[in-house]
Amino acid sequence: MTDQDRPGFDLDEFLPYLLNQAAEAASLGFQEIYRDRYGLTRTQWRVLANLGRFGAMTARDICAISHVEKTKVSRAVAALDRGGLLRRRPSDTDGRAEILDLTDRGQGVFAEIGLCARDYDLALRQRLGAGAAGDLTRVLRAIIAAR
Amino acid sequence: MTDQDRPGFDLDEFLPYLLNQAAEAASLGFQEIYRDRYGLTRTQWRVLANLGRFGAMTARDICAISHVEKTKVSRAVAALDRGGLLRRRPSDTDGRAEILDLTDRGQGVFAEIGLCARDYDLALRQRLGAGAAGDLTRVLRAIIAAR
DNA sequence: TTGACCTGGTTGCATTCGCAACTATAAAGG
DNA sequence: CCTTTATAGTTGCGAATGCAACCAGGTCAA
Repeated sequence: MTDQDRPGFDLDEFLPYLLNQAAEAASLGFQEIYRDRYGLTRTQWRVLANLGRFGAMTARDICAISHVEKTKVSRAVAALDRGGLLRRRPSDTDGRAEILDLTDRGQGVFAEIGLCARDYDLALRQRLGAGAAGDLTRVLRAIIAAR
Repeated sequence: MTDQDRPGFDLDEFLPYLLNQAAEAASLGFQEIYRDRYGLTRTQWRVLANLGRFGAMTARDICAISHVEKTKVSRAVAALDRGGLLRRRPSDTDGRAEILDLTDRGQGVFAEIGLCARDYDLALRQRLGAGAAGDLTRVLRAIIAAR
């Protein structure tokens, strides 16, 4: 492998590439918690986290908030339901929709993982420095909003 | 859905979550180029980009540089080979390893996608502002390095 | 009320992924 | 040499994904 310059664009400066690598790196350690300790997939954890954070809502709402495909959400909801972490209740204003909400057990799991998440996030922010972490948050939000 | 505060950690501030969403958002538009126009998967594009940027190397090197699982790289290499974008040549110093290098066609595809990538990246940086983009790059590198 | 269209959610199917097991070669130590 | 251990790369298999098709319930207008 030669590391001399080649013509063309520079991969190391390509933001989507850097973002993906950083996201992967940041998610890797944390994934072990929800996966190994609770048997959850990333999507399942996300659905759980959204319900835990924002309270009861429909699958459609979760899609809108988290920008996750509805079929992914659908299957994650089914899995969480099977696992007893979430309850589904028919909406009384829309016969198609279901109101999703965490069960007590779901709340418990969310609280436990949430504590780990807080620690994990804190450690990461400390490594980056408070200022950089704050700036990062702002820029990431801008990127997300621009989709 | 209620958006009142709930106890526990705040999902909106969780860096791995923000990073994943931002990475997804940033990759989405660009993905259409290598996927729809060239039939490449993300991993295939990454392998191609690394070979295009850094020149001939082994699959193992690509794994080390890009932090991608070796089985993913293996399959991407096989696909690129089938597509005639890449050549494999046995290493003369290690009977297990193969030296990978882009064919002329592979170079061409890399150059074409590279131009689009450059534009895409430039547009993204302009939206964020030059200063913010530079800081972002630095912080992302720090996160990636800390894995 | 009826018909045309829209929307929340699920399912089928082909593709991709992750992990473990495997093959073949290399390296190190006796 | 021969045995042991490590490494480059591939493959099998179950799980997760993406996309299109689908079902059932709304919406809106004539």
